[in-house]
Amino acid sequence: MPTKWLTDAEKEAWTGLISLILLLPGRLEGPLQREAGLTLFDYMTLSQMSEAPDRRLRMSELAFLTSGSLTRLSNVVKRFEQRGWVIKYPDPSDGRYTIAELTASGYDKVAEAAPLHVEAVRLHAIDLLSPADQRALARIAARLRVRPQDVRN
Amino acid sequence: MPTKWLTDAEKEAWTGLISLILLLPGRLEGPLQREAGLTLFDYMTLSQMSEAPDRRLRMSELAFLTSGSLTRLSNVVKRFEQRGWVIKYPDPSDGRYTIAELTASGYDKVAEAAPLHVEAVRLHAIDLLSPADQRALARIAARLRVRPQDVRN
DNA sequence: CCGTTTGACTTCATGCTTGAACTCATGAAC
DNA sequence: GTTCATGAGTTCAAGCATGAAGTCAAACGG
Repeated sequence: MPTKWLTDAEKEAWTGLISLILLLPGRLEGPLQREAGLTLFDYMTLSQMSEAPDRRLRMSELAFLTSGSLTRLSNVVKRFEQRGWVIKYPDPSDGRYTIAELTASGYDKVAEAAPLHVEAVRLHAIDLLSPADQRALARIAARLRVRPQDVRN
Repeated sequence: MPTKWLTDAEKEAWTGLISLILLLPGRLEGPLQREAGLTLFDYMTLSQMSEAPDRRLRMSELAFLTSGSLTRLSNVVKRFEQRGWVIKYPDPSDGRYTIAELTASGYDKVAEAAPLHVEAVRLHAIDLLSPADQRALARIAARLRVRPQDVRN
C-alpha cells in the first residue's frame, strides 16, 4: 500500500508545522527555565491547577488538560510534591483517582512564573501575528487536537 | 514594567499554540520510533542531509536547517556515525567547519522511514486541515520562524 | 462472596536533551 | 611572528521523557 506523497502546498504546511514544533519549545521554555527553574510542561501543569476550582484536579484530568501522558504527569507532580508545591491524596469519593492540590507555596510559584511566560509568548508568537493569524492558529489547533481514532501511540 | 496580559483572542491563540507544541511531537514521533527507531529530530536531520547537494552539509548549516542547537546535532550525528549512516570530516576549504555526509546505508534508512513519517503527518495534521488552513499554517510558521533580536536563549 | 476485569496511577531502566566548560582552527591586532 | 579574539564543534554531568511492567481500588459476573 503506497503512501500518498505530499503536494507542494501540503509540503509547505508540513515544513511550517515541523519547524514550529522543533523551534518554539526551546524559545518558550528558555526564560522559564533560567529564571524560575521550570520546564514549559511544569508551568502548564501548575497553571492548570491554579485555575481549577479549589486549585485541585484529578491526576488524569490534569494529564488531559496538559496534553501529557499519565506517566509524565506522575513524575512531574512527584517532583512538585518534593518541593512542597503540591499535595496528593486519594479521591475520597473514589479511591482509584488521585487528587493533586496546589499549596500556597505552589501558587506563589505560578504567580512568579506567569509574567515570564506571557512575555516569552508575546515576544516569540502573539506579537508576531496579526489578529487574523491568531484566529487561524486557534482554529487550526482546535482541529488538530481532535485525535484520529485507530491510533495507538 | 508590568507585563501586558493577554486578551481573550490572544489567549485562544496561545492555548492553541501550546497544545500543538505539547501534543504533536509525541504523535508524529510515535510511528517513527516504533517502526524505525528514530526520533522526529533524527528523521529531520537525515532528511535534510538526503536533500542537500551531494548529500552532505556543514554541521552548523544542518543545525540551522533542523532548528536544533549545535550540541544536540553533535550528539545525534555521533550516534548516526556509530550506526554507519553518516561520515564526518573537516571541511577541506576551512578546517573550522565539519562536514557530515550521508552514506548509502544512511540514505536507505531515510527512504525506509519517509513513508512512515508522511503517513503520520497526514493522519495527525495535513488531512485534518482545509487548504485554507494549510496556507494559514505555512504563513504563521514563516512569521514565527523569524527570531526576534535581543534574545539569548 | 470470590475471581476477573478495568482503568488510574507508579516505578524503573534506558535513552535523549541541555548548558557549561572544553578544544581547536583561523583571522586580526600589534 | 605572537598573542587575542572568534566561532565551530565536542564532551560531560545532571535532569527529563518514555514505554513496559507493576500495584491497587472499584465494578462486574457468576
